[in-house]
Amino acid sequence: MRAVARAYSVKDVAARAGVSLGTVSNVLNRPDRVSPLTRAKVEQAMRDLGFVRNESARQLRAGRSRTLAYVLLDARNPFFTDVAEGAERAAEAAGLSLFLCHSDNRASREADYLAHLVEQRVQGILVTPVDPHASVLDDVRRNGTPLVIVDRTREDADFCSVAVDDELGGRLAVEHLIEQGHTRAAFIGGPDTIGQVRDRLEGARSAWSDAGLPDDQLVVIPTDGLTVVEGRSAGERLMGIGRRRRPTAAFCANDLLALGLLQQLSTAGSTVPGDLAIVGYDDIEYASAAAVPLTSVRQPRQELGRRAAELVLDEADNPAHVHEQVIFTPELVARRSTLG
Amino acid sequence: MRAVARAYSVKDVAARAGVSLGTVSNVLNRPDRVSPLTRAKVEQAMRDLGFVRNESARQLRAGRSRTLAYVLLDARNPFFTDVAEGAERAAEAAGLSLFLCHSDNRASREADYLAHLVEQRVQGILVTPVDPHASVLDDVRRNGTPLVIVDRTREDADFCSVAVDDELGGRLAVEHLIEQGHTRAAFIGGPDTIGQVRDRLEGARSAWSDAGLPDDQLVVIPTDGLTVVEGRSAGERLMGIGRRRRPTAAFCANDLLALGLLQQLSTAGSTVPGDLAIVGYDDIEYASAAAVPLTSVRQPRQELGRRAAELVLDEADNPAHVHEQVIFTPELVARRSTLG
DNA sequence: TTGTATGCGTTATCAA
DNA sequence: TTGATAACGCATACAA
Repeated sequence: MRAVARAYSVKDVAARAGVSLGTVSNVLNRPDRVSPLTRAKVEQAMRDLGFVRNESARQLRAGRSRTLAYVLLDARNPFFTDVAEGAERAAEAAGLSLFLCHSDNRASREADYLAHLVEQRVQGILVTPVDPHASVLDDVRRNGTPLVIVDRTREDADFCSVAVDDELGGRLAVEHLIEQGHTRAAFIGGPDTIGQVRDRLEGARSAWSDAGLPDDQLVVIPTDGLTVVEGRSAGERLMGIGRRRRPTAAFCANDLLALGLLQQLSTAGSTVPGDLAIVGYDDIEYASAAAVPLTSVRQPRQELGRRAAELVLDEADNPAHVHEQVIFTPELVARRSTLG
Repeated sequence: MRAVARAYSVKDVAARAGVSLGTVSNVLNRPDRVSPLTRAKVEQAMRDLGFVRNESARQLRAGRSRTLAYVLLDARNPFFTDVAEGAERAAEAAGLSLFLCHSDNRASREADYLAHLVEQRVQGILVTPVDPHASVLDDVRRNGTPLVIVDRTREDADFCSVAVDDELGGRLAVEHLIEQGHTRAAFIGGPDTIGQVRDRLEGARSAWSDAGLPDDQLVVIPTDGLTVVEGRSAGERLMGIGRRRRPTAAFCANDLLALGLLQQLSTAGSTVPGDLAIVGYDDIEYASAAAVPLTSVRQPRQELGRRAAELVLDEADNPAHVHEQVIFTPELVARRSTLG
């Protein structure tokens, strides 16, 4: 096995091919300017040596890199991986690579990644930040690296951002339940430190009162997180309410909660949507694959990633770039969990 | 807003602080050799300018980078994200960053990423390859970039690899079912182009015959993939078997299949484990959160990633490095789906 | 068509 | 303690 020697450079290739360094570079970058014969010699030498361009040197020379990065909150959440997939495709189309960085919801790790990416002079950064107002984001901007905020927004317009209208999503969910004839409903979700949760509840409430239904008939069942386990626990509390006063429908702040709720009901022998209609949020793969297929609010996830990548590239390439706050529209997908 | 100007360099800092470029470098790399006064001046200049080291230049100079990468098959699969988490922690401990690259099970995208990473001269690559025998892996090696194969193995010993003993996993699952008194069982999984599926079945079969049970009492129900939907379809076929001949237990090649199977049974009014005991594989988060908590075979996922990162770093740093094939031992987690 | 020389930003060596 | 200079590998402008 060969020792871990220094990799070969254009200089080595030139020496082996018996030409100058500049000619090798021409073969790489403007092959038409090189005679077929010398080109063949050079290409042979490259193969012999297993030559690979040194991207650091190229980048140093060029002043910019050929990579994008997406710093995401939670790699286990299908929402973010779908966003990443959309960004990946846009990057691929632009001839760039996309690296994923998993902050795992930790501000310090997010900061480490951002610092490293800025030092790398990546062409652009997409980030779903732990806190959209944290100064680390401004630091990135100050250092001249294009940055787009994904799935969060900021009041100021210092950054491009792409997000989904969560208030509208909440509205759609509740309007659907009202259409189905429900007049007592529950909102299940929390903690309300999460902006998305607040917005969805807000939308739910305004749809509710717009329909002329009394506020106290939309009860809020708070949870400590957006997980299956929390959903089950919320289900126990919900079904603990006396039948007369109990909601006939529930809108969950995400699908994991809805799946937990569904499990809890089926374990307890209740039926969906007979005893309780359920709407989730996110339309994750498991939503349609659930025992009772779940009505859910779908966000254009890949689209979100694609658009974010396009914006960051525009910021990188276009001197006349203007920051944009893109808001996508969610969509209700009705399935058996609300349709009898 | 400032124009997207060229970022500041040590030279700019030196000019602003009124010292030489070498002194700025000393402040960065050997601050003790600089007098407190000049150091303060230089640091002030850095702050004023918002100076950020250029990693490309450092790397060009140093000949090596400060990043690792993990090229993974499927970012949506919690197995891989847990492996990534383990690798991430090991990288963090070594002061490196870990970038995730999602090949999405496509050989061409995997090849693109590998090529890019080699050009970047990353310090090491972890990869769960589409095909562990593909020559792209050998190309990486030939170019001198340390590479460790994760969750796959190769017969030759040209690479380090970390994997889990899937044959043992299959054995553990079936031994558990036998202990519970089952004498008719099904193996659900496929396609058998996937090495893991073959190995798990192999282990299941040898445990079965070691127990003196007749081969034809372990039926194989093939699937086209390892998804919830496939699991439901397998469930229909399984329950279509006449009650006298029908298996009383099923071992699924992964948890998603098992969850689909579970759903199908509960929809059809059958009980678990009464009508059918179920063992899954992977022990994903949803396994314990299922309506009937799922018995499953757990793999030390984070451990896998941690060890892979350590191996790749050893290969990068240690001239006396010897390739290692690490095989981890899986573990059965018994829950209600098999325990009556 | 090919070769030579320069600079990208950093670090390190050596001289002052 | 500080400064001048060379080198990392590549791409390009320019000369031959």
